[in-house]
Order: sequence, then structure tokens, then C-alpha cells
Amino acid sequence: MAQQEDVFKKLVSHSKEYGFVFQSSEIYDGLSAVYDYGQNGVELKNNIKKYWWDSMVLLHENVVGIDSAIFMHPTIWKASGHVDAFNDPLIDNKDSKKRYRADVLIEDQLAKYDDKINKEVEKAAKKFGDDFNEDEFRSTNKRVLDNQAKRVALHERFAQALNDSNLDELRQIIVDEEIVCPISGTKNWTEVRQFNLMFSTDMGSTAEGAMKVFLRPETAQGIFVNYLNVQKTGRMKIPFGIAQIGKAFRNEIVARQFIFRMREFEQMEMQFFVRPGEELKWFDLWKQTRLKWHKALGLGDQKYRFHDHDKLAHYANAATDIEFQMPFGFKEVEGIHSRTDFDLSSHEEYSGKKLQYFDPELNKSYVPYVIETSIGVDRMFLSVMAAAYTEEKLENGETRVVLKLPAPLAPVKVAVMPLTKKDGMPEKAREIIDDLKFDVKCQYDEKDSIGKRYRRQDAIGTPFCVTVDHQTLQDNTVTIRHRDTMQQERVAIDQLRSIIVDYVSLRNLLKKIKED
RNA sequence: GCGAAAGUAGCUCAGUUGGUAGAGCACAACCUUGCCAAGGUUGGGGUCGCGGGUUCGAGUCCCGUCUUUCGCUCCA
Repeated sequence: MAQQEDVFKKLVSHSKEYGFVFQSSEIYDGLSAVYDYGQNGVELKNNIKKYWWDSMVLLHENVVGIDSAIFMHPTIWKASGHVDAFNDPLIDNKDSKKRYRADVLIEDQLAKYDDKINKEVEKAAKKFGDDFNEDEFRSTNKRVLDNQAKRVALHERFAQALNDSNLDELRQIIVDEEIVCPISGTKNWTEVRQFNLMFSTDMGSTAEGAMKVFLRPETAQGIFVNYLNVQKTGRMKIPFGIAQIGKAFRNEIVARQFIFRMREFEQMEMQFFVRPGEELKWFDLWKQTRLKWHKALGLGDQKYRFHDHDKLAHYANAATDIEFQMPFGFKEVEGIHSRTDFDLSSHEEYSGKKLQYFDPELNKSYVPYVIETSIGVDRMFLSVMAAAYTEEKLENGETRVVLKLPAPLAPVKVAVMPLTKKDGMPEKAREIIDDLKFDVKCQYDEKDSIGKRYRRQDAIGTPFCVTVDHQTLQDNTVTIRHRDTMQQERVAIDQLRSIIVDYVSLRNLLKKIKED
């Protein structure tokens, strides 16, 4: 474990040192949980996005893309449930330093009353055997009635406090019910505080005319509110999907672990609209499809697992995560949710607009059910980097650091370098780049020894190094060196383009998804 | 947000009981060399995270603040 954390630290500094990820606003001491992508990071990130986008909209005739705005009508977030769900009343126990959701503590207390009642009933059932009349017992036993009355009173008080968003009252309930911290066993509580996870800003340039708008906490709602536009203008037939890549914002209480949890992050989401009743079939299908997408990268099949949710979000009737083995354990990279018709129905209600689909085969209208696949670009980036980062012991006893990135994702595809800086070798190398640069990202390097230059390319994961030497000037051949094996072969310059382009093409990954 | 630890050059770090900042690597130029992090010469780069206090004098002591790491909650 200590060793794994060590790897994580190295990964973070490697990311900075080689221009993948910088902390935001670093020269002003940084901004917490916000990061910038550097010259190599942005290439890798773009390649990941392209891989996802193509796998969705190229491989599926019935999936199309959109790009919706970050600003949306504020009522959308009421309809989606984010205004309620993203406002957690939190309370800390001063002794154990543990933080709890105040509403969850009270719900647990309600459950305790139920337990007490059930225990009484069980006890009595054992005692009286066949003569036991449960209904009668429940309506006459003093202890049961007592607890029942307390439970009902608490429930009412709790509901009222939630309805009024009365934080003081929530705390008072916890005090009155003598709820203790499960860890410390004490009643030493702080105030209840509200944490709003949505960022807001004002739209409209005058103070009095301004409307409070939120920066979207997920991209999904932009798809839901446009689903009918796309369906009608694209003549889409159910089942069909809408894909989107975009930024989302969450004011996390605790945002940490490098780019794993950021306040500004990017999502790749696809909402797939299906007939009611068929959602679980599609849920399973997308689960498998998405896992294939991950595995096609070849980062190691054993590094993935599903984590099915027991506790479902307010909108879901089935949910699973694809988890990836990060240096700090298995962590969620992608979520696949069966969102039912929650979102569309809710938008019907709040907007007053019909969001139904007329199904010609069934000859009826309905609100479609939705399967969502939602993946964090930054988390994906981190998993690729974590899996690719390798420290290798070489035969001569030295260590080389190499990023074994899947070639189609690598920021730079080929480095072209003259063996020496003279005899026309630099010019020849430039010529080669001038031909390749229309197809792939190239880098030229003539500084330092050739070995050092190879290592520099290893460190950013460049799959190929092409070296121009004396023989090149004679017969127009070059050596091409492979990153992972360090093997070199001599090839004709006019073959370079097809060798490299074939190897680094996204097509290789996309083909794998469609195999078997 | 709360608690704990940390912050000195791009990176890794040294800096004595307080006396005005160093090394290695990296970077730039030149010379030598030429297939897996070679050698030499020269050079650039730090108001020691930031702000305040104590002191004749603070990288060093005290307070505040920002950032990072770890734990608690939530999640892509």
C-alpha cells in the first residue's frame, strides 16, 4: 500500500514534469482542486475524447451527438432533483471529528424505533406461540404503542424541518432524541450546515434584473431537455442515443486525489432512450459495451470490475460502476444507470411541455425510459496514465521511465531525430516531418545524445522514434525504434507513413470493440 | 469545512544554537562524441508559498493565511 501511494506520488510529479497536468493558477499559490492540462496532457485528453466519441457516434447508427450550453434555465435543476439532492445538511461530532448527514442520522433514529417495536413483537410471538395475534398485540401493547407514538412524532417533526429547510430544528431534533455519534458515543455536536454543491452565478448585467443561474453539475440534463429536438429533427426512432462531452462543475466539500475529484471536470455522457419495460435489457447491453470499450485499450483486463449499487439514487432503478484499479485502490471511472423515466417525466411536469414519443410499432405514445452511460474524462485520463506509467530495469542496470500509453492515445506519435547535427541530417529529418505532420503529431529533437532523446520520448509515451543516420543519406532508409521493446528496424522513408499511421490509428481500438 | 503533517531553483533535497541561500539533476549556448539518460567550458533561474509579529538581524522563532498530502461526507 505504501508502495502504491509512492507510485501515485511519482505519477503526479511525472505529470507535471512532462507537461501533462499543472495545478491551476500555480503562480498565485494555486486554486484548490482545479487543474490545467499541459501541452502533452491536452493531446492525450483529446485522444481519449475522440476515442469515446467515435465509439458512440461512428459505431452506432442510432447514436448522435450534441453540445449543449453550460448555462441552463434554473428550473431544470429543480426538475432534475439537484436543488434538493445537492443540498446536504451536515453535522460534525466534535469528539470523533466525524461528519454525518443530519438527515441520515435522524433516519437511523427512526429505524431504531422500528427495531424496538419489531423486537417486542418477536419476543411476544415466541412467548405466546400459536396463540399470538400480532395485530392485537401491536394495537394494545404499551411499549409498542409508546415507541410507535414517538416514531410518528419524530417523523412529523423531521418532515416539517426538512420542508422548512430549518437547520436549527434538525440539530434540535438530534439533541432532543439524544442521538450519539456511533464512533465516539458522545452528543457533542456542531451546528448543522448546508452545503450546496452547485456553483451559481448571475445572468443579466443589472443587479435587479439578474437571474441566479447554476453551472451545470452534470451534462445529462442538456441532453434530456433537447431529446425531443433531436428526435424530431434527426427523425430518430426509439431506441436511440444522444452523446455529449462537456464540462460540469461541483462545489465538492472535499475535492482531492489529484485530478480524480475536481471542482471543474469533464464528462462524456450518452443517454439512450428505450421503450418502458425494456430498460434492463439495454442496461445489461450497455454495461457490456462500455466494459469492452475500456478493455480494448489493453491496460489489463484484471484492472476492471463492476460495482453494482445497492442503494440507488433518486432517479435510478438499476446502477453499476465500472471501477478501475488506481494506485489508491479500485475507483469509479464510469457509471451506468437505468434512470427510468424520472428525468423526462419531471421535465414534463416542470415545463408543462409534452415530452412523449409516438411509437409507430406499438401505435401509442409514452415517455421513454433512459439508460445513461457517464464517464469522467479526467478519471479516464488518470487511469490511462496510472496504467501506462512504468519503471523498467534495463540490462545495464539502469532504470527507464516509460509511459506505455495505447498508441492511438499517445500525445506525440513519432519523434524524428538526426543522429548528429551535421552532414545534412537535420535537414533530412525535417523533410520527413514535413511529410508526416499532416497525419500525426510529430516532434523534432537534435539536442543531447541519441539515448537521452529516446528516454525523453519514452517519458511522454511516444510510440515511435525515427532516426536519420549516415546510411539514410546514402539509401533513404531510417531506423524506427519501438517504445515498448526498444527494438529498432531499418525501413525505407517512403514506408514510414503507412507503418506509423496504421499503428496509431484509433481504428485499431474501435475494431476491437466490435470483435466477437 | 474539521483534525493531523508538509511547503527552500523546473525536479530531488541540504542549510548548524537566528547572521542576508547551496548541491545534484534539468534548462540555454559553445566544444568534443555519435544508437539507448556521455564529458568539458560558460550562463540563466530563488524577495526560502504569502502576509504580519518578535529581534540590531528571520529560510530558521511566534501568529494568520494559501496550497498540497492523509482521514471523515458525497460523487464522474
